[in-house]
Amino acid sequence: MSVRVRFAPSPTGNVHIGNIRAAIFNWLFARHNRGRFLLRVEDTDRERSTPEAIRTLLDCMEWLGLDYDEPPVYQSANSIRHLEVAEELLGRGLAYRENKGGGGECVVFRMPTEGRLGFVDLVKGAMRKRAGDTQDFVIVRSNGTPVFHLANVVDDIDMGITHVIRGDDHVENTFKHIELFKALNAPVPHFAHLPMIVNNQGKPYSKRDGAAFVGEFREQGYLPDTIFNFLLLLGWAPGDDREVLTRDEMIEFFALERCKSSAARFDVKKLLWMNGEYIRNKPREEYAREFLARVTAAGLSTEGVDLEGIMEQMQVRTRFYSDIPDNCAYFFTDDYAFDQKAVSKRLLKEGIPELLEKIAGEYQQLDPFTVESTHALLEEMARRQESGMGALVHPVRVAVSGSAEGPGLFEMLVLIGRERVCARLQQVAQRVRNGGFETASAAQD
RNA sequence: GCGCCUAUCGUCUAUCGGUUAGGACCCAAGGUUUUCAUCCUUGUAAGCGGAGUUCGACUCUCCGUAGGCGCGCCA
Repeated sequence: MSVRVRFAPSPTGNVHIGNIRAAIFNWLFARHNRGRFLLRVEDTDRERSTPEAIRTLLDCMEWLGLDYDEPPVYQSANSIRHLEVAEELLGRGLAYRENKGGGGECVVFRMPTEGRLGFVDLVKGAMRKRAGDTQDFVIVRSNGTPVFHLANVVDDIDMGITHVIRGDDHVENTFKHIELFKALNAPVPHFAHLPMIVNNQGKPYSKRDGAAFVGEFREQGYLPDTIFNFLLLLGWAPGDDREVLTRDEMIEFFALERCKSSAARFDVKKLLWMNGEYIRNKPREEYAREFLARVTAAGLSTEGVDLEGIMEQMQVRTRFYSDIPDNCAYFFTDDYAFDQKAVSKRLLKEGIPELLEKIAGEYQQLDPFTVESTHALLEEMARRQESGMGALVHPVRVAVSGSAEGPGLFEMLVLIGRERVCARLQQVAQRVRNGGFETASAAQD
């Protein structure tokens, strides 16, 4: 029988990482087994299940590449069917009506009281429990609406689900659900329960611990590949030392048997590293697409610059695409920001204006203006004035880029271009002399 | 309280009775007297405690301990 799995979230407007991880594992399991991955929107809570919430859910799935093989099933559309099943159960004496506390009659499903309940969880192994430890439970509310357990099981039956892969918090429900499957003479699917994602204190990871929703990571600039890969590694490992995997590798090696059954901590440091890893390893064309989009969106003109050269320098230094405009605006505009700390440390010193002007003068004459020649010139200068290279390199860097960080200085100079470099050196020299940087910092304080 | 589950470096993990317990993140040092980043090299760091089974247990069993989950007319 071919594999059919489903992701069954209730749309609330946010998609929690623990939740989407269940989707990822389901998706991988389906793809690995050449089965079908289905989406069922459990939208029976009409208050929270707004069209926007559903849209958000669908967006997240698309962003992560979690494509489903059949049109989404909306649980709210099946209420009548759920109720019919409840009637059937009632008729066969497997459920009964009860009136607890005056709210009218609800329908309660009868759990066995004798013997043992149990199932083999594909990740946790044998699960056992005495019958009687699990109480009868409500399947239809006194207001006539079906309860989760009923709806969930009936829909799984109707959708032909063969494997239920979900969060650890559903383990106890499984004992109930299995009895429901049996009562309805339906084949009992296999179950697999995924460990929880926890925070530094070992508590369930929530909004309080930082970004907890897929949308938040997306906004912060994380790549879908990063999130997908990272979440997969929380509770699963291929068995060898690989960690950064392609989607195809994940599909090929995924196995529920390799899932851990203990909770995993969410380590943002590693996530950050992984994002940089993915960006660095992107083909240049793809990086270029993102780079260009961000730069132009920031209102920067790329006219007349060596884009390819700049990107070569920047790709290895990019942790988030969203950082790009701030990190390299100075390549595109003369109106770049100055890092106050760098300015104080490197420019607000005795003799700096003179030094910058001198270098500007020399660079103006230099022919050709290359990485080698600009480098050699400063080396020569350093030798003559018997100072270290640092005394020249740092002020120049801060003057032309406003920052203490960035590509190698001489690569940077060539990319900015001789004219701009010289003009900037002159301008900054003037501004330092006029106290322009000091007032700027004073104004900020 | 009752039930179920879990337990390897700080973190994510490998190991499926015999290993110098491996890798990755983080941190530290070096390559690197122009920064940042990358890259490379090296280093620090682990089997929760106690019994038992066994020639031999991280691995199997039991008892503790700690943590998680569940015990809704929520999903």
